[in-house]
Amino acid sequence: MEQATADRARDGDASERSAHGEAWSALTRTHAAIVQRLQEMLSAADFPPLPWYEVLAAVSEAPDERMKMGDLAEALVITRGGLTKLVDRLVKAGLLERTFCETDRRVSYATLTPAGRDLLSEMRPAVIAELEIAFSANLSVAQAKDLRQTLDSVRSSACGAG
Amino acid sequence: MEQATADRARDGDASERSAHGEAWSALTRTHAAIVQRLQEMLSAADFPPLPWYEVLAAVSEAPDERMKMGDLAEALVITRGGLTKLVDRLVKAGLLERTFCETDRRVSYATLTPAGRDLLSEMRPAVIAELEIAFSANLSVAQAKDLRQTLDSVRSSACGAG
DNA sequence: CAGAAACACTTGTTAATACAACTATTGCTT
DNA sequence: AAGCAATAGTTGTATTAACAAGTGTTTCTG
Repeated sequence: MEQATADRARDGDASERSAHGEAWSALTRTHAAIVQRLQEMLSAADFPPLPWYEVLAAVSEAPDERMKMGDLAEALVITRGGLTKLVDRLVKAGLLERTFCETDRRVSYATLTPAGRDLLSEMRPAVIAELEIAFSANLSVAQAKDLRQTLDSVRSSACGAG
Repeated sequence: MEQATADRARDGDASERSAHGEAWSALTRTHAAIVQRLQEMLSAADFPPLPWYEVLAAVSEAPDERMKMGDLAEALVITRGGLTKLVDRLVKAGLLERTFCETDRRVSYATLTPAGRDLLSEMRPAVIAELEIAFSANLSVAQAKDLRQTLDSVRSSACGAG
């Protein structure tokens, strides 16, 4: 399947490159542009960096505002080792605390502290506003939902078996 | 402007969270999933890491297979300082060489070497195949073009003025 | 109920990245 | 033309992340 496009894509023909390659290129650039925009906004507002927000947001949406380290690493798509040190920094800042599981002493939870909850409630509107600006300028709600669905279907095939 | 959507987004209503927030979440996760997949493939095939491919691919598409450092940094959405050291590594590996501009002695070009061109021609099919797998499984060519168009419109509003 | 295998997380080392200061060249202003 | 701001790239420092090995816990197996 897609033999024709694959053949056409093999040589460096930039004029009619594979539609999927074009989509990937647009995906990376758009992602980078929005990340950059968010980081600039957070830095200008004297907020912690974007990864901190992502951690806080993920934990806050979990039951009891706590999340297993492994699940959190998977949700953020980063390594476990990286998450350990990222959470270390958030704990040192008083935004998270580590709690432990009674039934399985291997697991540790990253749990939101009141300070973390407060900070998140300050950051969230700023982040959401920035996203609304970036998205809603050229995208209707229906288009955004369609985009989300399309991306999720791509992710499912990228994550699972090839 | 955008008062209604901003108001709706301000409180952290998770049940009917902003469609744009959902789209952003899907965008980050899909991007991360595909990057991870590509990196695993490259590592397994004993190829250089993904940033090297992105540099080679960008330079190869430029006229005369060379690109100004500043333009290259902008295309890859990384800092100038970071690009300097990234190109250093590629030069040391013999894949790029630095050439200079006659008319403006400030600018330096990253120029593809024959070895870089050869390596790129080996890597490109592998990367494209991986992308085809990830995308074409659940996406028609028409859908991919639509996705690209949607992402580009988002990027234009994210990059330009808010 | 030992002992090995699997699991969840942490730590230690190494490489990559960002950020800010620096050098060199060009263009603008008067 | 002299001086100053702007531009293009590099370098130096410190933060961040990745990869692999290590620790403690649980589960499976004979």
